[in-house]
Amino acid sequence: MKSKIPEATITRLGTYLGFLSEADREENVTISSGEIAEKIGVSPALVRKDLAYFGQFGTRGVGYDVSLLHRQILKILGLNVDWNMTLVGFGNPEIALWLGKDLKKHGFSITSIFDLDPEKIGVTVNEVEVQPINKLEETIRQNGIQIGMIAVPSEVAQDITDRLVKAGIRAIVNFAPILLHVPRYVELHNMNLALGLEVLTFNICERST
Amino acid sequence: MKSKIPEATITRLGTYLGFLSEADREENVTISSGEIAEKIGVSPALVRKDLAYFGQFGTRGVGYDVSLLHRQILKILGLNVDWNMTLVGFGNPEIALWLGKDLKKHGFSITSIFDLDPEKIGVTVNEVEVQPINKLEETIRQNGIQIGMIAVPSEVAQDITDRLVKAGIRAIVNFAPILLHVPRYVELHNMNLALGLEVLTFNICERST
DNA sequence: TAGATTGTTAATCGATTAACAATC
DNA sequence: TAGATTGTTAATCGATTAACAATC
Repeated sequence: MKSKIPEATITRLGTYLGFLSEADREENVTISSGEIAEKIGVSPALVRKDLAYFGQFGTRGVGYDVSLLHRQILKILGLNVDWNMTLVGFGNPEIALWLGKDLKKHGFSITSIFDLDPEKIGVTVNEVEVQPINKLEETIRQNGIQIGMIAVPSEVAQDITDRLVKAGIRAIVNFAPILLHVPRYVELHNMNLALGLEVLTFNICERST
Repeated sequence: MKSKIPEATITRLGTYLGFLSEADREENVTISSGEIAEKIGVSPALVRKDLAYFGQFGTRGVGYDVSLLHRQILKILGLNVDWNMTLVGFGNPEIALWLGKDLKKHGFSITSIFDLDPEKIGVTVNEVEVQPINKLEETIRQNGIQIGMIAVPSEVAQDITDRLVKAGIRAIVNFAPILLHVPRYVELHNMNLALGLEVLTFNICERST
């Protein structure tokens, strides 16, 4: 039984990664927890603690090997392999295209796209053909797809979510502007802008008073 | 000196809000902390605690008035007023359009758009004309805009961020796939998909072992 | 009144920080 | 060796939960 790793640690690992790939490009050889901490805005002890959950990556008196640590964190986060995703909802082809390009750079590929509108079926983007929604389960199962993106109208978003979950998807990225309900074993990531702005507006108001 | 409110509380308030507007539409009159808690997946005590930071909104033995609580939370989060936003980067007009529509429903308006490309200047979307980037500071100051969205290429994203900060912006939504550095008094919200997927992939890997 | 549910305090749990021995 | 920095333990801090008096 391994000790539980805080989700905050995983999120931070992701930000360390961003900084490390920068440092890696600049050909820095080693880096200390203090340097990482300063850039990210956390304490050095926290950086060391976060890393310590996964092993001993550094050298006392020296620091961490940038390139090695970079690769280690990629591996920890499961980003050293390619991930196939499915996109449900092709209402805005431009967005799908933009999304695909952005994701590709980080090792994620949209390998299937579905839509409810018969008019959209057969359209091809980045060599992926839009399929009718009734092929959803079959495609997910056959290709072992683990991450699904939901970009359908709010009214049908929960329905589609349920179908994805039943078909065995492990994580869902939700672009629809509503709260989705998923079983505990399915990861949900909300990508709706409006639903994230309340922290900003609250803090703006708070600091003005 | 008021007691510090955890950021997690603010985030949850946002999710309560989603559920409350649903319940409000379904014409429920009252709702208990237990009902909210169950839907959201937290403990009833936590719901009450979150609300208690801001006052006493409920009635013992009865619960909370759905419509009243709904309005109260909107007000707490600063969502009872309209917010003007600026968008820097018009690389993908379709996305700007989609974004604008989505935001409008929640009381956010994109009232100015900027781009570095001379070809884009003058194009109009939703009655907003794309302006040259050198008008950035002037427009922000004159209109007292507090939230900026960054959708420029990564290479110039930090530059634009610095300009927005200097011009007095209070919060930044970052669509560029890099980590931005902002002073502590500026709120940063990352809307980059790839930078958020590591929590999903980590958990998928974790649970498979 | 009896049952229900809030608001709040005290107890628990978990995450961050401080400190330092280990060691390059 | 002396200086630097990790890995890790113990102390602190903060957030969540349990419990219950107040009260509708």
